[in-house]
Amino acid sequence: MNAKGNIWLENKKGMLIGPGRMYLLELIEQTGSIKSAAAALKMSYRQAWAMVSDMNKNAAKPIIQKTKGGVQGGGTALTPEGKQLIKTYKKVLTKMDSFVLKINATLK
Amino acid sequence: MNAKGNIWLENKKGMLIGPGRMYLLELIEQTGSIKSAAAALKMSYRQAWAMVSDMNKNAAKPIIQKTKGGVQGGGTALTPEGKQLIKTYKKVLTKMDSFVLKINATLK
DNA sequence: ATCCGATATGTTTTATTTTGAATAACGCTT
DNA sequence: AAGCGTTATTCAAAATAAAACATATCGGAT
Repeated sequence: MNAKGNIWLENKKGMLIGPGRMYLLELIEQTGSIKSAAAALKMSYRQAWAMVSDMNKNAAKPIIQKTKGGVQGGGTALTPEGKQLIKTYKKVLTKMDSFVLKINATLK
Repeated sequence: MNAKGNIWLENKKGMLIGPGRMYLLELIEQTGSIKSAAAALKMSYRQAWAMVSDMNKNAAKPIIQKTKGGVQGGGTALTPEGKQLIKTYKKVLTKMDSFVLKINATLK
């Protein structure tokens, strides 16, 4: 018998980030677009776009800056707040992992 | 911004208990039947029955003892293993709660 | 043997989510 | 003005999940 857990960040407006959104943000940062990040995660563009849109709607300051048109058609990049959010959340995830390990030690 | 979390117990066969199943087990213990527990939780009997059935299927030893027929038509009761499982899980939940509180303190 | 009330399960219907296709909007480049 | 590639949004279709309904089963009591 072992424990598994999940943890995420919210504010009054709604959910900010969880494991799935973190993966998506990281890929957006790497690839520069929602489209290619979605493809890399094998999820639909629509779903990825909805996630990003929801995060931006909920966050006090935008997490992601999206640009439309232009030479490459547009793209998206993380704002400083977005990068900070990932950083913060990763720390939380790390602590969560060791917490779950600790719990499992007691369940032996 | 604040953290929220979830935690549950599994084994190789599958999930054993999480928040929802705990509520259900507690009500089964109080009421003596899946039917009335389901009614109290406003969930369908079918769903409650499936939960209990899955728990029993996954657990090494049965969590719940169900009896069919008889003077009251039957009923269900927690086995000692079931009572122990609730106890164990509640401790885990308590620790989880204080862990999330600690995380939130760092997010201030 | 029949009734009762709960467990047990199948079938059907309804509701909700997810997906896919299609299209518009945008702005830089040529 | 036309082309490009991405963001942005709508709409119908498909897939999943949930609910509702209907029976069957069981065993003690009468």
